[in-house]
This record gives sequence, structure tokens and C-alpha cells, in this order.
Amino acid sequence: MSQVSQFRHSIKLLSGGLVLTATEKQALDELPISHLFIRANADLAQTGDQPSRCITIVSGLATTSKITRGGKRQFAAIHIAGDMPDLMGLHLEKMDCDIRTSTDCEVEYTEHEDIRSLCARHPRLAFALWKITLADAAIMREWIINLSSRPALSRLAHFFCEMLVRMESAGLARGSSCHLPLTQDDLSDLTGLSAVHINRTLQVLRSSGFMTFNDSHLTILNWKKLTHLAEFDDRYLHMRRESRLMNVN
Amino acid sequence: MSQVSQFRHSIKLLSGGLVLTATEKQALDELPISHLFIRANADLAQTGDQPSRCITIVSGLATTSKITRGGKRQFAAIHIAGDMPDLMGLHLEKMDCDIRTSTDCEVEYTEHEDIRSLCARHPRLAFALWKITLADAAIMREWIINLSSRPALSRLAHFFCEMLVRMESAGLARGSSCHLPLTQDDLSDLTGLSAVHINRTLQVLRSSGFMTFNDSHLTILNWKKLTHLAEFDDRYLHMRRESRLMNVN
DNA sequence: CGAGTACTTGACACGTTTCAACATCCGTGG
DNA sequence: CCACGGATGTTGAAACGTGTCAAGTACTCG
Repeated sequence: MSQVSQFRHSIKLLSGGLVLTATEKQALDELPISHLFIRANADLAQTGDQPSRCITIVSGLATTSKITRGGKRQFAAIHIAGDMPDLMGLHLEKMDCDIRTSTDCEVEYTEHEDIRSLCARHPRLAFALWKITLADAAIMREWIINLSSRPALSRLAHFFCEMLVRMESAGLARGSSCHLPLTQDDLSDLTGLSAVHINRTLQVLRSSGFMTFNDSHLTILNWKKLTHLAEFDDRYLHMRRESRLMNVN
Repeated sequence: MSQVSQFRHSIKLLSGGLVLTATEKQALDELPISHLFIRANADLAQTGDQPSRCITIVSGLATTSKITRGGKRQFAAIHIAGDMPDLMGLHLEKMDCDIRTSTDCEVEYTEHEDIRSLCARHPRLAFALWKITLADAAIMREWIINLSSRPALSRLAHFFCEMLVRMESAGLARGSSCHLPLTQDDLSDLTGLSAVHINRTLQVLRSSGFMTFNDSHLTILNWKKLTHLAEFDDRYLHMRRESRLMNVN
């Protein structure tokens, strides 16, 4: 029996526990999927591309970014295992952003044509994929709020809260800790703060005792106080209740 | 013969010129739609709601916002005629944001159940609606860039560039000018800048000679220079070439 | 006429950026 | 083995953009 694809896994996971029928399962199993390993800092898609297939991340980190005139790269999203970062390419003619690996990545490719035909035949699977793009949009909405209305300390804290919940939901956290290989420069591009200020803000977070971020390792020591500081409310992530972080230490 | 709904019009417009088949047209015509007038500053949907229908704006302005702990309202999107601001409610269980009218609005309501059944029977219409949500997401991506990487002057200019292109595409602009009933407080919530700073920045924009914003009226006097100042590139709006602003004055 | 809303202005405070120097770590090649 | 360069992290001091507060104007509407 063939191994279940990350693609199928993502649909189940992110669709809020959709129970697949036998024919839906079969359709997913028959979906041609190719499996690839990609090095860090490689382009998965570039602005202006018209991709013919879409990516599911099996492992590693990737980012969605745009370049501003100053040449500075600014991140608009970060993607972890299970995410489908260029699903928008399925319906939009051209990519309006760059998608790059941030670490070595294992990815699956699925042809747009196959997905379209799958969606046409199985509306519930189409809805599940559609929902994934809507959940991604919800995250962007929250990022807009985070960027425009929270000072450095809360903003950075908010980012870490989001990442731990998402990593936990992807099965990549142990307790309230996870591997998160981002440099302070990455955090700068993610939060819109200067790298120097990220450094100082990290020190404040560390000294608060609520969390640490060292050696690519995020550890949250006081979830309650950190979420309060960050004004973090995980409802925008649209995850199922039972999969949420419940630690109250 | 019944009047063509804004819903149907939006699907055609935003789907990049989808040519509807006879049966698709019929399906759209048979879609039950109710028509309502809503006063300014009224809630269309609130955080936590589980809406059973979705809105198409026929006229007026609406916003998507979230409240931060300070009680400050921050906008994550602004919607004009033809937009479907709560389409995410079709697949997400609960609203993660508030949607409110900003002016008096004329709206259409369509039941989720009817849309779902329409989508199941007509995949191309499903794709068109899906694409609308993806185009909205693309705007949010650009807002993230705008908020995190551009100083007040470019940021505000960028917002005005976007609005003129969108209004033009909705048929609501005359030349390079449009009615845009937003207060400086609204602009503050839209750009993440203080109202006082909006005021000063507007003065700079005015004195630059590139544009004016007075009496709820936006006029762009030098499109080329303003877009350059704003780093505005309309490709993220995913409109069809021919509908783009072509004035180079 | 008074109240309310939107807009305007000035002075000052504060958060964040910038720049420049330095520390640390790590893989690579001599 | 050590020397080196490059990427990453750290620190200090100064400059700058933006926020805040407070006062005042202009306009509309009842």
C-alpha cells in the first residue's frame, strides 16, 4: 500500500477534520504526486511566474516575500510542514510574490490540472482546499493587525505564539517548545523591525522569563503571560479546539 | 426579465472575464438573492459569528477590522462595490474579524447553502468565487508589505493608488479622480498611522502636486510620480490588462 | 446659538532605525 | 593545525520618524 501523501494529509488536517468518503480517498490516492528535496534559500516560485503545479511542504520552512524598491526583502507569510504556499497559483494567472525555501525542504508537487479535475469531481475536496487558502488569508489579516498596531515587544511575542501553535498543530512541537531555524535577520523581515531592534527585543523577552529563543529553538515558559503580552488569541488560526495548546503553565 | 445581480456581475468581473455558459448563466439567475439597504457604521458581521449567508456590496464602503486590546480599531481591508467581504465565512466556521459599513450601503445577501450547491454543480463558478477570495488575499499580502516597509508618505500614497485602481475597475472613477468618503481617522485605521500624522502627510502629498484628497474626493494629478513615490505596481490586484489605469499624465 | 464632528497646528516625548564597531561561531582551504 | 572569511549575534550612541497631548479652527446640523 502506498504511503499517504502530505497533500492528502493536509486536506484532512486543515479542513477541520473532514471525514473522507471511500471515493474521495481513492481520488486522492490516485492523484499523481512527485516528491522532491530542495535546498535552503532556493526559489519555489517567483513573481510573474505562471506555475502549472503546486507545492505541499512535507518538511522545512519556506517564506512568501516581496522585494521593495530599496531591495529589501519583506516576508508576507511563513510556511511550515503541511502548508501549501502557492495554492493561490491555482487560480491567479501570475504569482504576485516570491516563495522561497528558508531551510532545506522536502516538498510534494501536484499538477494544477490534476487538482482542478479533482475539485470538479469532488466538491467537498475543492471546499477543503479553498478553506486552506482562506485560513492562510486569516493569518495575513492578523499579521496586518500585528504590524500596524503592536509595538516591537508584543509584535514579536505574537509571532512566536502563532508559530508555536502552528508547529504544535503540525506535530512539530514537544511540550511548549519547538525547533524554529530562523535568524534574527529572518525575524526582522517577518516583523518589519530592524535586525538590531529584534536583537534587543529578544533580550527583553528572554529577561521577562516568558520565553526564550536560542539556537533556533523556541521555548515558551509562560504561555499565559506571553499570550497576554502579545494579545494573542488563537481563534484566527481556525484550528479545531482539541488541537489547541492547552498548557497553562 | 430580472435585473442581473451584483453577485453575478462580480463573478464575471473578478474572475478575469470568465465567459459563462448558458446553464451557468441560468444557475446564477436562479440563485435567490435578497437586496438590502444598510446604514453607515452598522455591523455586517462580527467576530465569532457563524454567518449563514454572504454579502455582495452593490454600493457604499465597508471595512474589515479587528479590535486590539487598547480598544483601538484597526482595518485589515476595505471593500467597495462588487466586493464580497465575508466570503471567507462560506468555509470558515467562525468569523475572525468584524465587517462594518463605513457609509450607507446597498448589499445583496446570498445563502451559503445556495452558493455551496451552486459550486458543487458548477465547478467553474466555484473557481471564480475561490479566485475572488485569492485576489482579496493578494491585496492583504501587499498591505503587509505596505505596513511593514514603507514610511508614512509612501504608505499613504500606496493606499490611494490602490483605491483609485480598484474604484476605476468598479466603474466608480472619472478620469483619475473618485469619490472616497473616508475621514482622516479612517485613513489612520487603514494605514496604522496616527490621525495627526495622516493630516500632516496629506499636506505633504497635496503640496507635492501629485494628488489631492479633499471633501471625500481623491484626485490623482500625476499618476507616474505618485506610483513611483508609492512603489505601486498594480499587478498584485490581478486585474485584466485592459481594465488598468492607463493615464500617464 | 450651541454642540458635535472633522480638520489643523505646535511642542515635546518616545520608539525605532541607523551606523559602526566588536564578539562569536563554524566550515574551508592552505 | 591554524588562518581566514562569512554569517550571525551583540552593544553603544546618535538621528529620525512618528506618536501623543493639548489647543484651536472650521464647518454642519439641529
